[in-house]
Amino acid sequence: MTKDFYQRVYRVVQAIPRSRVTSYGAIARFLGAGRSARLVGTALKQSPDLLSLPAHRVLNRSGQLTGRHAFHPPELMEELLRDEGFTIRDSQVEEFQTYFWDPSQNLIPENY
DNA sequence: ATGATGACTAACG
DNA sequence: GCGTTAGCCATCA
Repeated sequence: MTKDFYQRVYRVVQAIPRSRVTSYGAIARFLGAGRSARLVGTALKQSPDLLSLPAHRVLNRSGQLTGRHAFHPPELMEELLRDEGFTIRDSQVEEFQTYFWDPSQNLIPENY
């Protein structure tokens, strides 16, 4: 029954609503791998089809666009977020906490 | 096999 | 908030 971790990450990312953002750590905790935030980033980087996921909505714990280098061009991540209404300054989403979406408080664990 | 690396984070001072 | 340190673990060289 244990689904592949990467696939589970992709499913959670797909569930992030438009104009909301979350963090690597929040996803890891939701999946029961609280100390493996790095693995969430690795999973996204390994994604066979990055653009089919709202991967740009996953930021680090302080709202920084640490994954921008995996986009082509790197500025694309920022563009996608601006398109959703976010204001970005110094590679960081402003009011990160305001738009933070926690999988643990919005998704049902059994389904992921 | 082995050691380094990295879309990370929590703890401590 | 900042700098440092220490866990983390699949992937990469």
